[in-house]
Amino acid sequence: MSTPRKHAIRPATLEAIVEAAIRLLNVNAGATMSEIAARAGVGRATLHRHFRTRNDLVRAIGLRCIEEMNAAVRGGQDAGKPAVDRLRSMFRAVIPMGDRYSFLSLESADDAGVRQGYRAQLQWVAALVEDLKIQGDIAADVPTPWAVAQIDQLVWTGWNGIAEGYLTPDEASELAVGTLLRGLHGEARPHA
Amino acid sequence: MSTPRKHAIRPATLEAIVEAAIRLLNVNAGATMSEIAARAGVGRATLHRHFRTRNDLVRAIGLRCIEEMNAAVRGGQDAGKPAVDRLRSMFRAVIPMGDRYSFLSLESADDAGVRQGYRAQLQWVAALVEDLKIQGDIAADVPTPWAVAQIDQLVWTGWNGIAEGYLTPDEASELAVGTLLRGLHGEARPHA
DNA sequence: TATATTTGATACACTAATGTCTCATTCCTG
DNA sequence: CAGGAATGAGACATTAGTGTATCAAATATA
Repeated sequence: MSTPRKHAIRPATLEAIVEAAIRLLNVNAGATMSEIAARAGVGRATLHRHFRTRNDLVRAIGLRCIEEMNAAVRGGQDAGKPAVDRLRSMFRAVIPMGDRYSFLSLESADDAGVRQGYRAQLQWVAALVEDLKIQGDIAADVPTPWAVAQIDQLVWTGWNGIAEGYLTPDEASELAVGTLLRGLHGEARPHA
Repeated sequence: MSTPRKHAIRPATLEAIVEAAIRLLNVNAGATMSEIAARAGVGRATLHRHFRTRNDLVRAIGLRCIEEMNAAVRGGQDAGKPAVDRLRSMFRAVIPMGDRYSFLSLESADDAGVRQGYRAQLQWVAALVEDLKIQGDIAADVPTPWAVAQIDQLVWTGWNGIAEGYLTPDEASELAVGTLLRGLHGEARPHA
């Protein structure tokens, strides 16, 4: 649908377009086809050749990011490990890529496919939260949507800390886990 | 600057425009002058009469929201009370109005005045965080920007919980305080 | 009620962005 | 190295939004 019939695409061209689009759309959700083309070092006509409309492009990028995020999250997961470890490795995988995903919750949310993919992600997190509750890492009376939202936000906060230079990726992940489960008060360490 | 000379404005008209703009811009940062006018029940020409350009309007709305937020935050504050109480009353004041402020961190951030006002807010929160550290409510080794970001996010998460119907304003504030200081693990309650 | 002034509606010029098309050039592939 | 295909550059029509101007109607104020 988004890929016209006649023209094939050169891998390098596609890669350049996708990367440029991800970078730009995350910074400026209203980025222009001209801007994206320029950033990709590609003619504007080439964009339209492979993504007929701007919406097609945004949708394709959104789906790609979801997929990427999916792979990152599920990649380092060992179902046998305790829920806390799974939480930690999820943070480790996703936080450093925060600048590629932040736009998922913004503009592209008006596309059905992307929205569905994003919801699937949130449900995956919700399942993790349930496991954390079973293990006693999260109190049973905490609303699951609250915990999910909190985790979602911590990813962004973590990436932001890295981007601003006051955290390393490892520190960010540790801080995220600690903040989620134990808060910012220092002394209570149920898992120490 | 943003208020042309010749025409005065009727209070009701101004109020309608401001409210419509706040509502729309928070939902869709790219809302159109026509959309805002329609929502305000006002002619598009009237918008341009009092806010020469769209940027003027967005800036005015941004500044107004900052001011509103300022008033809400500082209103219920008693400098004599402990830092935790000040944190709580801040949440109580700001969370229910989350849907009016969310756009401050988005589009209007490209205006110098709004950006400055927003930074001032964050610095106010930073000062509160320092107090919380002194009182031992937040561990001294937690980076202040991390705590500030966390508080900022909790406002949004709290409002979201209210909007989605699984929290009352009071529950949201309590949950925010608890999550910030003690995390989601149930048993460790340093302040209980 | 009479007057002044804001407002609404409409028309207009202008701009920026989208999407289509063509053609010369460049790049792969055989 | 030749043929075929993708690309870059540019022209073009179209659309949507902005900002200006005008004038009749509604509204406030005296």
